[in-house]
Amino acid sequence: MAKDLIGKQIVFGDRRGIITETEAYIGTDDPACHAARGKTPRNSIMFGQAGFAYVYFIYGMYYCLNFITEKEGFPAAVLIRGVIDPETGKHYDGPGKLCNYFGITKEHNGINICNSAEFYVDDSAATFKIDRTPRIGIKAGTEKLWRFKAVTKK
DNA sequence: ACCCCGATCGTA
DNA sequence: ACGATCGGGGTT
Repeated sequence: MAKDLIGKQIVFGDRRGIITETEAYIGTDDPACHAARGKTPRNSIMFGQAGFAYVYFIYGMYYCLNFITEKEGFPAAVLIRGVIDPETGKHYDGPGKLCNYFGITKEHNGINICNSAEFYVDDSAATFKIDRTPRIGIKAGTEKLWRFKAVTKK
């Protein structure tokens, strides 16, 4: 799912962003996953249905946007790490920066992006060559190649 | 109630 | 390489 989201377009109000970079966080056995130590108020959305937004506050000043994947009860999410504004071609690289661009905050945690007219992922997709590397900004779980990044247009 | 630290980012 | 900045969550 993390790989499939590359090239798709996030629509949030009047802003759009082509997804260029993602990371996967999968289940309670993934030490880098917020759900690794069980369900808490913060990560509870990860334990619900796929297709919901998981937004959390980090480092005292940033928000990060994820989309929930997998079946209900199995916590997994895709972190969105980079987008391009299709209007201007401007890159927003980094999960905190792209949330600032969209205006995404903790208020948007738990939104069902499958039935919202304001916040959804457009299925039309640009095709990219995709680099696969270890996830960054984490201390455990770096052996998995769960970071996906668009490199050049095919 | 306390304390450590984080799926970050800008500046040096 | 490091500081800013603060809520979450594990521990007491």
